[in-house]
Amino acid sequence: MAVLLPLPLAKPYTYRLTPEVKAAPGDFVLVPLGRKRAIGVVWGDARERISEARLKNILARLDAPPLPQSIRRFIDWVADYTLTPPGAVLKMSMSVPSALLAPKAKPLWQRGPSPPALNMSEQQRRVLAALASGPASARDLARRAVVGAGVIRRMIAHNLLIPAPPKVGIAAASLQVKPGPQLSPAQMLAARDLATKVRSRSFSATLLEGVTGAGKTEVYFEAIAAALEQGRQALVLLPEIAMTAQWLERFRARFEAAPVLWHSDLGVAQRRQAWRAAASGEARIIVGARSALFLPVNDLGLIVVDEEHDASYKQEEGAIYNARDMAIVRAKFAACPSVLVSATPSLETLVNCQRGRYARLHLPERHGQAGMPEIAAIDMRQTPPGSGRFLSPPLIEALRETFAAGEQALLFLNRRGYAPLTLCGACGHRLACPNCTAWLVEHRQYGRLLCHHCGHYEITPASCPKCGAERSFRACGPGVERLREEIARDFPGLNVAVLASDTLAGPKAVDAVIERIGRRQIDLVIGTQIVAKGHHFPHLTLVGVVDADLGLMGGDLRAAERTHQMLIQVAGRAGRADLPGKVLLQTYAPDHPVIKALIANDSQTFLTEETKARMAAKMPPFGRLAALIVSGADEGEAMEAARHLARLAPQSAGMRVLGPAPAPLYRLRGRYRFRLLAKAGLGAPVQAWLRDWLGKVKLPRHLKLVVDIDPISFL
DNA sequence: AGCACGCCGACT
DNA sequence: GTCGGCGTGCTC
Repeated sequence: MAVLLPLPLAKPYTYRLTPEVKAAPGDFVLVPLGRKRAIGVVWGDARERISEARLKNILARLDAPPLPQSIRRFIDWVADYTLTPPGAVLKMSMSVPSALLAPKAKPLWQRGPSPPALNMSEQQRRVLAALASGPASARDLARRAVVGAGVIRRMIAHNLLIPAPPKVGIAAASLQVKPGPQLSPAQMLAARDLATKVRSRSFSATLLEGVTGAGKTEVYFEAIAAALEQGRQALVLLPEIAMTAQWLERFRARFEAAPVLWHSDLGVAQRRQAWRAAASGEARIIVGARSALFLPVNDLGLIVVDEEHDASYKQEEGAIYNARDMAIVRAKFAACPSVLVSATPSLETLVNCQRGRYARLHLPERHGQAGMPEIAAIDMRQTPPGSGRFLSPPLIEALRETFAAGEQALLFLNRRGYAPLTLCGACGHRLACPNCTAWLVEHRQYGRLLCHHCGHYEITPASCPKCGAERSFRACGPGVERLREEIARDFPGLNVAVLASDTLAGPKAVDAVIERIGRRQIDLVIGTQIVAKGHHFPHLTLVGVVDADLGLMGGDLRAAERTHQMLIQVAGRAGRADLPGKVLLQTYAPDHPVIKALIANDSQTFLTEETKARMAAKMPPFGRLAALIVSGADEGEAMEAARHLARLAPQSAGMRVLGPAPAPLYRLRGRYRFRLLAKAGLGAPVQAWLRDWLGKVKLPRHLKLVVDIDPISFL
C-alpha cells in the first residue's frame, strides 16, 4: 500500500498490508518510520516495488474518519501546482496529531433531568452547585466541589449527572436555523441563485459583490442554510482579523449557535475538537482562516471566501499558496459551489467573471443606506502640516468640527509603533535590524525597538550605539503612537483608542475596544489596517487617511490595486443613513489615478485602466508568474547559486526568466535573498518547466530555494 | 520534519 | 584523550 506521510517527502512510501490490519485508501494508519512511528494516510495501491528487506508492515488503522478521495486528490493537486512535496500539503490537513491518537476528550457532565432528591447528601449538593458555571468534566467537578471521585461516580450512576454535549462544535440536531431576515428584492434574487447552485450539488464559482452594508453576508447565509438543508457541511473562509464578534453576532442571529472556529489562536484541545468535528461531520458550519481550507470536511456543500481580495489569503511560508484560488479548486473536487465575496473584488476575480469562468452577482446599495461617503483629498503641498507634525490644518479643523458635533472620528495609518525610522541626530546613524534589511521601529509603549519582519527586539538604548551621543535620537515619519501624541497636544482630554495588532492582545481585546467605540466611550480611533476589516461604526462620521500615498510607491504592480481596495474599505467604516460619513485623504499626489478614482467615486475607470496596463505588460491575470527565491546566510554563496540557477534556466520560447535581483527584503532573518522571476503566457505549463529546470540544480542544504507560484508582489 | 552519522574545536 | 558543534543524508 502507498502511504503518504505528513513530511516533506517527494512521494508516498510503500508498506505491507497484513491480514490483521484492515486499511483502505483514505484511512489513517500507524506505520514504522526509521526507529520511530508515524501517522500517515493510505494513498492507494503500491506504486513501486520496494525490496522485501526494506518493506515494513502497516501497524494499525486509526479510529478516525478516513480522508475522502476528493480531499486526497485536492492535496495531490495543490502539491503539484505549488511544487510542494505532497506530504507537506497533507500535513496541513493533519495539523493535530493528538486528534488521531488520543482518545476523545474527557466527557462533560451536566445536571440530570430527575428532580433533586430530598435525601441528597451535602457533598452531592455541592457538586450540583459547582455546575452553576456550566457543564464540567468529572475531575473538575470533584475539585471544585471538594468531593471525592466516588461521589461523582455515584451521581452519574443515579442519573443525577448526565453527559453534556461538547462545548465546541454543533451537533447536527441542535443547529437551529432561524427564519431568515427580511431581504431586499436584490438580496432575495442573489440568495435564490446561490441556493439553487447549492441544491444542484455541482461545482460553480460565483462572485458576490456589493458595497459595505449592501447585505452580502445575509445573502451567503442563505446559501449556507441551503447547504444545511441538504445535510451537507459549509466552510466559510475569512481573513484572520475579520473573524470578529460582530461577524459572529450576525451568524448567531441567523443560526442560533456558534460555528466551529478554526484559527491560529486555538489551543491544542480546541484544535483537536474542531478537527474531529469537521471530519466526523458533526461540525455543520466551519469558519476559519485560510488554513481551514485543508480541514478534512467530508461532506462539503459550499465554500464561501469572504473578503476575497484580501492579501492575507496568500500563505507566504512553508507551502506557498493562495487560499482564495485553492478554494475554487477544493470546490471543484468536492463538486460543490464556491462563492467569492467582496466589496472590492480583486482584478483576477473580475477578469475571471469577464471570461465567463465565474458568475457574478451584484448587490446594489440598500435603500436608505449610507451611500459611499464623500471623499476629498487634502493636498499636502498646499496645506502642509506644522513642522514635526503629520496632520494638516484642514484635517485638524475637520476633527475639531466632528468632536464639537459629538461624533466620532478615525485616523487611519498603516504604520505600527512611534515612527518608521529612528536616527541619531548627532551622527546620522539609523537604527536597523541586525538580521533584516529593515529599520527598527520604536515602540515607546514598551520602550523597545522592534523589527517588524523577524522577532528581533531590543531595549531602546539611552545613547547612540554608533557615536555615543546621549538623547540624540530623532523619529522620522509618523506611526500610530506618534499620532496619538500629536492629537493629545491638540485635543487634550480626548478619549483616544489606538488599534494596532501589537497594542491589542488577541481578538478578544479588539472586540472589547470595538464595543467601547460602539458605546461612544471613544472619540477618536487611531488604527492600522486592523480597523479596515469587518467593523462598522455608526457614530463615526469622519475618516482621515493620514498617508494615502503609503503603499503607492515602490513600483509593485499590485500596489495601486491594493491601496485602492484598502482605502475603499477604510472609507466604508463610517457613517449611516442619517449621518453620512466624510473621508479626507492626505496626499502629496492628488493626481495619482488611485486618489482620483476615490474622489470621483469611480472604481470602474480605475479598474479598466489597471486591467489595460496588466494586459499590455502580460502580467497576471494575463500572464503567469513564478518567483524563485534563493537564500543563504552567506551573501556571496547565495548570489552565486542564484546566478547558477539563472544560467540553467530552460531556453523555452514561452518562458522568460528575469534576474537574479536582490529580493524585496534583501536580508531577512539573517539570510540574504535573491529572486528570479519566471514569466510565461497564460496557458504555459509553468510547473512542468520549473520541475524540469529545478531538477537540474542541486543546491547545498544550507541554501534554500523557495518557489512561489503566482506571487502576490512582483517588484 | 526528526534523527543518526560523521568529522573538526575546547575541556575534565 | 573525550564531548559536542551542525553539515549531510535517509526514512518504505
